[in-house]
Amino acid sequence: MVDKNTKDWSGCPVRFGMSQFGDKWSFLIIRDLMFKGRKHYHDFAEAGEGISTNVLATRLADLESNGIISKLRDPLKGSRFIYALTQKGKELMPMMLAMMDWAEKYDADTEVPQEFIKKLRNNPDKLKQEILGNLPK
Amino acid sequence: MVDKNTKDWSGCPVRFGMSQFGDKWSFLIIRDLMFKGRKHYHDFAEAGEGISTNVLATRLADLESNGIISKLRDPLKGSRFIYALTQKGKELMPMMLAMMDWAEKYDADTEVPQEFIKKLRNNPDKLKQEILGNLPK
DNA sequence: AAATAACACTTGTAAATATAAAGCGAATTT
DNA sequence: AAATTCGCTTTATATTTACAAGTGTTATTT
Repeated sequence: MVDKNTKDWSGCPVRFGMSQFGDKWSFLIIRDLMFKGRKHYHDFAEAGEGISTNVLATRLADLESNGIISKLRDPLKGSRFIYALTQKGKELMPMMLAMMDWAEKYDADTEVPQEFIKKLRNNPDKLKQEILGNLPK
Repeated sequence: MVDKNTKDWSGCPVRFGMSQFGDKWSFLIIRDLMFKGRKHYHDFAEAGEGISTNVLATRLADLESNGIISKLRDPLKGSRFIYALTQKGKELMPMMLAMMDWAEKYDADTEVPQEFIKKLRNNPDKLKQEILGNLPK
């Protein structure tokens, strides 16, 4: 017997996560929406990591069909759309913050502002609320 | 200005995470090591998700070279190896637990034992220590 | 000691996915 | 009305992954 707490899950939560957002580009899009204030197609396309446009289009469509992001016409400019995290998407924040905490510890080059890290380690819930407050809607 | 807490990171922690374990198979291997008591090559190969052997070999090598897992001869059977999480790997647990918490909420089919979920939401640190205590070494 | 089996890969080939660049239609700007 | 912006979509090529079979090393059996 391995671990009485976990046993052998058939409907595995990690596998579910992977099926919903389990690739590099999805993570980076979620990061852009959650922490960088990006919301337009070209924001993601030109974010520096160099996603190709067809991959971006399919990732946005997948995230939308999984209910993690929403897509609405931009009222300020009808030729473009505004992408935003849904409630389901916003609730990925604890996972993202945990990843960032880990990365800051193990990557000497990770440039997370010290103030951010301090908040993250002292009072993560407060930080989470602050970031949520800055998100659209 | 978008968010004074995040600004524009060049050494992005999410990107770092993706470079270290940022694909579906790496997540599933980490899950197997962290929660399922798996430690041998064939455990991963036959875990049910159907990873092909060459991909498994390269993922194990990558995770090892990134310092997330270790690889040692099995003293009980010299023809095989024991894979285990390093300290760096074990510290991915908060991220994994956060993902599982989210998945349990949004996937009706996710079969995480209720006892596990209750512990996770009431006292995650205690749960974490329990799981750590069950891990090798 | 030799043959067999178990184990962890490695290789070859086909299929799927990613990248890069160009093209397209609708909406806006000029 | 013409030109431009925007969000894709398509196409061609490159890379990655999947699947099947094979290889080398280490146990185990005979």
